[in-house]
Amino acid sequence: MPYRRTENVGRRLAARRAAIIAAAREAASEGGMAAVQIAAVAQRAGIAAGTVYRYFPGKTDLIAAVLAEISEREIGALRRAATNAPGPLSALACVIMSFAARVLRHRRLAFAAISEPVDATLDPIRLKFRKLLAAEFARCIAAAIESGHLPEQDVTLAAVGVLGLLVEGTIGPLAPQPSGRERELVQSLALTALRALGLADPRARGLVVQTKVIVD
Amino acid sequence: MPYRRTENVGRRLAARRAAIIAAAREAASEGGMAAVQIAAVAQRAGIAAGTVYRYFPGKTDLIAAVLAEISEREIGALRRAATNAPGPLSALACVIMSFAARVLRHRRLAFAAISEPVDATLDPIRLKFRKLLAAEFARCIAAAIESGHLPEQDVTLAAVGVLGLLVEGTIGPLAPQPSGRERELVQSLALTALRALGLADPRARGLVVQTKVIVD
DNA sequence: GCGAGTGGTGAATCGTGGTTCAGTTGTTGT
DNA sequence: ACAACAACTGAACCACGATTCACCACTCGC
Repeated sequence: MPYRRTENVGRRLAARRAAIIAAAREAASEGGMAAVQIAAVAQRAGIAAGTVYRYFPGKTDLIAAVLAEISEREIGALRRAATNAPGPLSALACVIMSFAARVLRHRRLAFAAISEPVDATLDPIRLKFRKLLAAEFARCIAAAIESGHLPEQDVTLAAVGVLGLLVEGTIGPLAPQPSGRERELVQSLALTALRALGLADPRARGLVVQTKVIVD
Repeated sequence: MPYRRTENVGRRLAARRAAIIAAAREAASEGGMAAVQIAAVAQRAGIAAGTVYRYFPGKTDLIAAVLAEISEREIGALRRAATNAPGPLSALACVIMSFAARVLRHRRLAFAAISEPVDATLDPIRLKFRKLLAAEFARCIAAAIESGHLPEQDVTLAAVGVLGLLVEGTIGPLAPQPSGRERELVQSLALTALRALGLADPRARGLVVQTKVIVD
C-alpha cells in the first residue's frame, strides 16, 4: 500500500483549505457576497476552480466556513470585552462599543456576514451568527438589569433592537461614510443604544466617554 | 392612418401595467425578491412572459416601479400619522408605532422592500426609499428637539438608528415570530426607540400607551 | 525508479432565469 | 370587409456561474 497521507502533506492541505477560506473572505471584503464566486476565489487562492471542490462539497459550505470563522473571532472578541470590564454596566458599554468599532473596521465584510442574504440554505448559518451576537448583548443586558442598573425589560428583544440600531448606524446604506470620525460615531451610537436600554442620558454619556474599546 | 390608440385601449394598458406591478408585489410578499421572476410574475398577471417587456424595459425597472409604489404609500401613511398628532412628541411616537405596525402587517413584503438586496443597479432606488423613511423620522425627531422634548443630538444618525432598531425588531431574522402579540411588540419597540432618543423612561411609557396607531 | 493512489486541473456541462423575436391575434378607421 | 398597425405570445436564445470529470502531476512506500 504505497501512499498514506504524510504529516507534511496534511499540513499543506490544511494550509490550502485555509487559503481558500481566506480568499473567499477577501472577495467578500471587496465586493460583497456577490463577488464570492468559485472561479474568483480559486484564482485568488492560486488554484483551479475544480480544486475548490476537493476541499468543500459546494459553495454553500465554503461560505459557511467563512462565516463560522468570522463568527468565532467576533464572538470571542465581544466576550473578552465583556470579561475585561470592571462592572456589568461597563461591560455592556464595552461590548456595544467594541462591536460597533469592529464592524466599522471591516464594513463590507461585516455587511456581507451580517446582512447580505446569499441562499436560503445558508440562512440557518447566518441566523446562528446573529443569534450569537444578540445573545452576547443579551447576556450583558441581563446582568445590568440584575444589578439594578437598567429597568426590567424583554432582554431578547432589547438585544435584537440594539443590534439593529448598531448595524444600521454603522454599515446600513444610510450610515455615515467613512471619514476618520469613527470614534465619535461609535460613541454617538453607544450613547443612543444605552439610552434605548433605559439608562438615563447623563449616566450614559459619562459611561460612553470613559469606556475603552477593544478592537484587537 | 387606421389605428390610433383609443381611450378604451389606453385604460386597458394602464390596468395591465398595474396588474403586472401588483403581481410582482404579490410574488415578493410570498417568496421575497427571489420569487420575483419574470415568468412567475407574468403567469400571476395572466399574460405571457414576453408581454412584461412591453411594459417594462427590464426586470430592474419593474422592481423599481414596485418599490416606488410601496414607497409612496408608506411615506404617505407616516406623514399622515405625524400630521394627525396633537404635538411633536406625540407625532414622533405615532410615526414610530405606525411604521412598526405597518411593517408587521406585511412582514415579507416589507423585508423585501427594505432589506433584501436584489441587484446593484437597484441600490439607488432602495436607498431612496430608506432615505425617505429616515427623513420622516428625522423630521419628527428634529421637531421634538426644537420644542425641548428631546435632548440635542445628531438627528440624522438618530433617525437611522431608530430605523434599524425597528426593522430588526419587526422583520429581522431574530424578530419574534407572528403570534397575535403584535400590539405589545409595537409598544415595546416604541418604548425602546423613544428612550434611545433621550426621552426618560416614565414619560416614554405613558406616551406609548396612549398613542393610537394608524395602520389604514 | 516504479506501481498505487491522491491531489490538481480547467474545459465542458448543466441549470437557471432574463431577454428576444418571428409569428399570431386584436383593434382601429375607412 | 380590409388595410395598417399595435399588442401579445411563448419557444428559442443567451449569459452567467456552479459543478463535474477525464486526464495529468505529484507523493508515497518499496
